[in-house]
Amino acid sequence: MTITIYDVAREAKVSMATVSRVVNNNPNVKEATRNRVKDVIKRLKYTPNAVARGLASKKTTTIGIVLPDISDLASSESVSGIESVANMYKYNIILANSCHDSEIEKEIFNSFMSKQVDGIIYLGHSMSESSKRYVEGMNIPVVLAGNLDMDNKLYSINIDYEKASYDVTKEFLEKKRKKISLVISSFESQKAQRIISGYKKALDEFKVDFDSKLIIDGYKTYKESSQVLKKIQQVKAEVVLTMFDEVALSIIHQTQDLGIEVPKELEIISFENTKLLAMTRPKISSIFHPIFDIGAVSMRILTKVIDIEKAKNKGEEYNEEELTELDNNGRELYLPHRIVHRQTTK
Amino acid sequence: MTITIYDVAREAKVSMATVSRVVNNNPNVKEATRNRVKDVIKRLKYTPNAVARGLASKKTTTIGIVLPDISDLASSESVSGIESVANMYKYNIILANSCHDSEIEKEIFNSFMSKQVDGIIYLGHSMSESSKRYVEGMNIPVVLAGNLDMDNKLYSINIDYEKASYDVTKEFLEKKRKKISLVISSFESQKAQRIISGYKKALDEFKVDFDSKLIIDGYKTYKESSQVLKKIQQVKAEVVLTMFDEVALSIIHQTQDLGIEVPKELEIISFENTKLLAMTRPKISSIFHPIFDIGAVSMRILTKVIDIEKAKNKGEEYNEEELTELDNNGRELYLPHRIVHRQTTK
DNA sequence: CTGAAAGCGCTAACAA
DNA sequence: TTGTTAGCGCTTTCAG
Repeated sequence: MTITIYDVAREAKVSMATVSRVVNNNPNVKEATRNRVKDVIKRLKYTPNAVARGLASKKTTTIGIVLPDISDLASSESVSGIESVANMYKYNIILANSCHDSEIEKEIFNSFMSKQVDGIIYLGHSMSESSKRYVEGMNIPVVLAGNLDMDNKLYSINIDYEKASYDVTKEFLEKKRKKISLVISSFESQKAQRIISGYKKALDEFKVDFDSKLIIDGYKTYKESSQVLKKIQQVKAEVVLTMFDEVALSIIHQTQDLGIEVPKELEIISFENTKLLAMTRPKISSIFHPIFDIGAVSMRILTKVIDIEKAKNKGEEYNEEELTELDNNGRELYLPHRIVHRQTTK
Repeated sequence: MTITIYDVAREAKVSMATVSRVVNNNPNVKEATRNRVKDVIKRLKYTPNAVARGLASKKTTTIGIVLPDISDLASSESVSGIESVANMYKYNIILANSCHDSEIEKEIFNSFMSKQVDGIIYLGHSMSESSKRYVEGMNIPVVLAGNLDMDNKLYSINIDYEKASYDVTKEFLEKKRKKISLVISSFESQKAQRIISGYKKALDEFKVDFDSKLIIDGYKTYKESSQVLKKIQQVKAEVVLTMFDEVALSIIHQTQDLGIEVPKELEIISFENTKLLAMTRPKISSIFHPIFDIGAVSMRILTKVIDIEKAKNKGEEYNEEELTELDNNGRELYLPHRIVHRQTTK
């Protein structure tokens, strides 16, 4: 019924070991033999069974992606980046939504382990402590994409949120804006923390007192944000820096409803940079950074980590140099960002 | 190092067969034994190896999703739906972007076959002829989500595009609009064909001549659409029906730039119904239909088809009745739609 | 350069 | 109700 390596071996009059070598591009096969085998493979339309291969070799060429919600625009752009390099390296991707639930997250990790994925990319918010311990116990390479590990034990790919936040805050301070509001989603998330930290740094530098009322927490989606502008007005902000594009968009719509002029009366700039930004009127200014690339680079790094771990386990020598592009104990990689003024900033 | 079924068997003083039975909830195990085994499993933190299981049982509890582009809003919403029911049924999801390329598509199918997925969900445009033959040769259950099979051999989940198009066209004709334009993406795609067909049907009914100039082809994304309004103006359309939300949004922005009043001078209604529609000003009218559910239902149907095929292969009797919700030779399922007027139609 | 053979961890008859 | 055993299809030493 199904063609196996054994059928190919028989037809090509070689052992299955040789067929295996041909399939895996092992150089120790005579050219003539190789061609003979290849012909048979083509004739029989043989496709190696990846499951059997995974069982025998303990490598599945599959990586797992955990993320809160695939239908989130930023997430799916990152996944697209992951997919594109996964494809180059012949890896498959298995995807699971954690729905922001750390119990589900744990189940996902379990399922990934049972499926014997070669590595995991964790997208989205910061991982819960329990999930982290769980993952560390699994001995599977993990890369965080677009989120940080406080303890700096896991690899992570991001932009330098602190620097970005510092840069943008500084720029507004230089333009004599004093009331700069930050609309973020989760106070405890590492990402938000770094953004606040960069913001404070700039404030310090300009000897402006930090006012915690300017930090508006708890807004992430368009829907949730229908009342943010009120809060912004309450604190009399001149500039608002949003962590998420949908929030920025919502604020803009609210200004339109209330007849507030943007950017004249209120300037808005977003941190997230999804393709949504290009689809609004006015066009929203942003901290430009490549969400797609964060995914792509994460996947590239992951393949390296997988290779290194494999070498380690075999006791082979391996090239730590491979990962020299990573900073901060060799765990973090920052992609470049820049401030892009569109129509919501002066 | 890794805990196997054998370790559990030894510790629990049973055979691995019994452990296997416990793990698979086979009822033929004495309660006492079952508990003993379960205790050992917990104590040893045993997790079954899904790869080995897949090899032995030829069931991987993994399904593959092929789609043109995961970062497309509609796609990711459908994937979200698939994921949510896949999760309920304990299936994992492998994802791959076809990038609209039928060569890549073929590679993906190959890779899915090699990974021994239990089924495939095909998202997006209609499958190329060659891909279809390929898939049919693979003997893996396939469900189309949000796209159609001309030959009606593959299962597919959609809304009734023809009816929806008919409904909306009719409604405008009743309101005495004559010039109704259709902005679609691909002339040959089944979906576009059905939309056109419903449109024509309504026209016929109202004895309005079909004018092919009113069908504007080749627009799908926001970016691509920056010149559509010109075309719409050239044909002097009063109403424009778009296949994709991004196009509708682009048209609206263009009307704003040109000072054309919507819906007074031009009415716009979109077919796609992504969450983008809720994030615009004015809010775009649409053929409301549940993209998420199309994914969810596809997955549900797929599990049934998988079960039926399995039963067939075993020569067991099976319940075709399971699929009675499907129409049209038992292959198609239509989800309900309705017309929702927001702010871009009168 | 090639082959033989021992698994990888599990399921599924078949026996008992 | 439980155990024995033969694979699933492939990789990977180890010999030769």
